[in-house]
Amino acid sequence: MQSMHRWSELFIPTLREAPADAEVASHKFLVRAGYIRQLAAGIYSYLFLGQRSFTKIIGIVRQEMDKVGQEFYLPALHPRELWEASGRWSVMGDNLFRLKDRKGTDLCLGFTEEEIMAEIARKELRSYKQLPQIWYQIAPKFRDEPRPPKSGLLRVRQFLMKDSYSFDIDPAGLDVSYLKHYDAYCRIFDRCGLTYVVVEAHSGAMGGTESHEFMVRTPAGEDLIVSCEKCNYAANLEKASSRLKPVEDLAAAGDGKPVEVHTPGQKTIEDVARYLGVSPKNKIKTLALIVNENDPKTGKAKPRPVVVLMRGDHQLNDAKLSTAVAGKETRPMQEDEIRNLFRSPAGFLGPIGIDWAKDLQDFGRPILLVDEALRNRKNLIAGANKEDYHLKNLTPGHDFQPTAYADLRSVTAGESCPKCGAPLRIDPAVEIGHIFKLGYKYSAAMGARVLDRNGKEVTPIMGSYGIGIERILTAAIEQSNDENGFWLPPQIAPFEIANVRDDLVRTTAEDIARRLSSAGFDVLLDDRDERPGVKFKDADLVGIPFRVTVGKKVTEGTVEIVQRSTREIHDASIGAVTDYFQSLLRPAR
RNA sequence: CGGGGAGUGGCUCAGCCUGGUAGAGCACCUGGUUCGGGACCAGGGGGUCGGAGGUUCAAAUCCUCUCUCCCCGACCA
Repeated sequence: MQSMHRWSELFIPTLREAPADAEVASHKFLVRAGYIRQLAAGIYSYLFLGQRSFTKIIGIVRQEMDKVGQEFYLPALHPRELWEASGRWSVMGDNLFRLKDRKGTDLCLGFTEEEIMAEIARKELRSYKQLPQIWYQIAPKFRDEPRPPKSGLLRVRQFLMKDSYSFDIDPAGLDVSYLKHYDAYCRIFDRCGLTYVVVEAHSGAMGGTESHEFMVRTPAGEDLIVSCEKCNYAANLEKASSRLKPVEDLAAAGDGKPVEVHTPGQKTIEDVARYLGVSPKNKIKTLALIVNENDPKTGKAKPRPVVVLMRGDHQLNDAKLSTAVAGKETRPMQEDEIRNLFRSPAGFLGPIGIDWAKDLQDFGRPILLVDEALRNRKNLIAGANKEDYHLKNLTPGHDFQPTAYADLRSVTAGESCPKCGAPLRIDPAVEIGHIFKLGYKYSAAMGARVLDRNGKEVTPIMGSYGIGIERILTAAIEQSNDENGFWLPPQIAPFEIANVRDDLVRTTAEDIARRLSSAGFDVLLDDRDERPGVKFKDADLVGIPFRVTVGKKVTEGTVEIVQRSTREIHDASIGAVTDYFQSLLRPAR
């Protein structure tokens, strides 16, 4: 793509002011620098500079992916049948963009492409000799998620994704394909100049086992990642665990049997703990939820109450809860539902006095999930399911029987690393890549089968792997900006060098730009008839990492080379400019 | 889905409360001066005030409905 472009002939609509609705740096600067324009909520047009940067990012992704897989290009328009086969037509709900053709046939826009890839595998793959396969594409994805689009390109409804899918004969093969992706992703993000963290991730509602996310720490991020100050432990908050300091249990009161205490008007954990003079750590937090299950008899969705017990000072983690109930959808109970089902006012809920053995009205049998942090605890305090009363002396396993113990709580900053015990930190981050051991879900659903070496029919095992193309650019901007604009790593910048020319020395600037471009650099020559101040401001704004200023010093045979990130100025003789960039940007290997 | 905010020229916004000929800065066009950090002077073009309906002699302004965009929440019982 090396070439010299003249700014005066290009469409680079820079703005002095950011749009009023932009909040994060990358959004403001992408618009101000003329990279993108909004078309509708979460839908953006990519203009010349933006598209040029994406082309470079995609080039890097493609180069590295070609080392491990084969590039396809799949349709964005999918027939309903394929999504019915995997069950995702209904599971995805409104997240899918759906449409009908003129005959009334249902279609949806590609969300990811497991179904399509698995369908190809079903039709074409016959033998273990054809495995492993890794197929990838770089194509638009469409999502209409409940969380509305925001933050410019960080969360949108149409975006570019590199998605790949692996097919292996057995889990050991999947491990290899997974590792290949892990390594390829590291190379891609390294080459894109990003500082990133690889974290263990929640494997999601779709089953599957191992999963890692590639995250870039930034306050603009919507995910929270937990990482150890000392060792290499890092995980998404949805998955992270920690070591807890032991808690001293209360001494049994009276004969040790559950006993009611009067707690008039004390509804919150804090209130009750203060009122009784104990720590919230000795109190049980009782949460009532509803999970929608399918009744095997009727085939209809049947709601089932789920009661969750946590240590009083702990927070329920939705993702962990979702795993604990096998990925089914949950929602908090309404106050009147609590009153109805448990005969208890909200605020005085507890595990005692609920009949765990039978259906509650139209709902199924209740489930009692207890967080691991309550295992082996004793003499705890919980609501008595009675207005203004709590119970003391409650010991899990003795006074009530959990349906199951599970890890349900969110880690908080400062807790101890599960590997080494050092303090954990929590940071917001943007997810730029995700790799996933899918298992057999899609290959089985689509009916893919191959013969193994014994002539036996087996279902190939799949992995799926995604990279958000736009997020690479936004993460890079979030990492490198100041009040005047941003600077990109040269590998993904629309141009590597901006050449600002003074009108008096027009020919010198043209000459330098021409020499740089024929040496293989992407050069943007600012030949506009503008005052120097305007050109400098624009050069600072638009993300180009280096600037050559041809000005007064030309009389001494010198030009300025400015590094945008540091503002460092280096005077170079006119003849040495090309060599300078050669050694800086194209060092011999 | 719930709550809040906002739609006035390409951009940022004022005007609305208290109805009476639609404004500013930036951007754009012409001419001139200027030229190393978003110049200055003079002249000029550009707006169905998101849309529909209503009240009124008269609506950007008041009322009703609607569309769009932004933010927060989807939780601690």
